[in-house]
Amino acid sequence: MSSPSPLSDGAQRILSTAAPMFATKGFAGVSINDIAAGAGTSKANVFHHFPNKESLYLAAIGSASTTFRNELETLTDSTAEPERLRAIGVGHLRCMFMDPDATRLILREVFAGEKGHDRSQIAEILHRNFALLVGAVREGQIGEWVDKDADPVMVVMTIIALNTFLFQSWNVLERFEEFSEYESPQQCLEAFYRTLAKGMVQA
Amino acid sequence: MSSPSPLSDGAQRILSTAAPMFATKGFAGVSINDIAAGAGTSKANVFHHFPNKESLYLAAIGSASTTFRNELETLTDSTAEPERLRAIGVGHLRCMFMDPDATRLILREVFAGEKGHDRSQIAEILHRNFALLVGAVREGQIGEWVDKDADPVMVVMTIIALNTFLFQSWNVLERFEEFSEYESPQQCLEAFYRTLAKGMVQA
DNA sequence: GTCTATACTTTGATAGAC
DNA sequence: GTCTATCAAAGTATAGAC
Repeated sequence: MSSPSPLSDGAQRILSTAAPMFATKGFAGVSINDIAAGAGTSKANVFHHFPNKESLYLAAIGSASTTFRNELETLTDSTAEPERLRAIGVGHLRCMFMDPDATRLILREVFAGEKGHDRSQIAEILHRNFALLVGAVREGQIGEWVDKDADPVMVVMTIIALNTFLFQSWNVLERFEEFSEYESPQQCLEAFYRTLAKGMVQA
Repeated sequence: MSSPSPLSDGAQRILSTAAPMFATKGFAGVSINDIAAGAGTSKANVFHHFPNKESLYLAAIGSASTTFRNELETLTDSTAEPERLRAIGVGHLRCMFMDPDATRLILREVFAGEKGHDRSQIAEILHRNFALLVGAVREGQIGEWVDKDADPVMVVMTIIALNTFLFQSWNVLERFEEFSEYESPQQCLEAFYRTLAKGMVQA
């Protein structure tokens, strides 16, 4: 979307080093020094490949976006089956954990970010993924594995909200006694879909 | 929990200034200079009241925790009613938006934070709130406004996950065409509970 | 409790040799 | 493409007067 230039070898190594750092410590939390040291090069060389710190950060965001989208797209075409809603939710969570740094970088920006810029750009990227899932759920209503009266938008929102929450908060949830029976966020998600299938609200 | 000293007047003003700054820009994103300027005082005075930057940050976290907990406790005692589950969810979201900076500070730490410290402390605080809601939902199963077969833990997790997601991501969601009909996260949440009541999965 | 002044460190960024 | 050397600015923190 931004730069058609395929990025040189050294630049790619710097970017790969910077991305997880930005993901965990944020823009202001990482110095060019840290990045250069991590990449085994010098500050000056970082500035040779990227005009300034912010453009390096944006490059990391962009890279994370395409990574995540590519992973998610493998999810759309799988065959129809019962329990398909559960499969979509589980697949989406798998995508998040497949490249945690990419996911963290995106979520960091969604949260409101320490940077004010480009809110619309990130909204556009996320919306493509969102629309993709909404389409799948709409098919589900035709295929009759999603309730006809349910709002597909709300269903997808629930899936993403839950996965995001599990991704972000599992390190806290796993300390709760109520979650001691679950070994992973994935196991916990399965328990969620069991309860969802039974219905939460008394009919 | 930390300091029994009631905090002097100037210290309180510094803390009140620092909290929203940390909430939006993170630990590394805010300088003592910014805080001093915002509080209308000098850098040196900040260091007079707090031994270093980190202890000021911790004080902000602690303050945010008690603020949020106090707000949430007003939610527990309300009378039984039908649609009580929805009322709890809506009330919880209201708590989050009542003091957004406090909420943001907590969520920032949950996320994994830029600081490695005190994960257990924040887990303990959050667990009190979590257990509070689980108890309420258990009562709901006796009162028959929650399905007898539903796992109360999963129900509460869903409530919190959705509210957290709405709080964090509304600034992005509101740009999606699918959400144009909702004026606020609260309105959107109502739509969620309508779909939840109907059931999402085809029986 | 609050200030001015200052010490010391780290940061983002540049210049120029190789 | 990569390095060393360097700069100006901003950062955390301290000393000492009021």
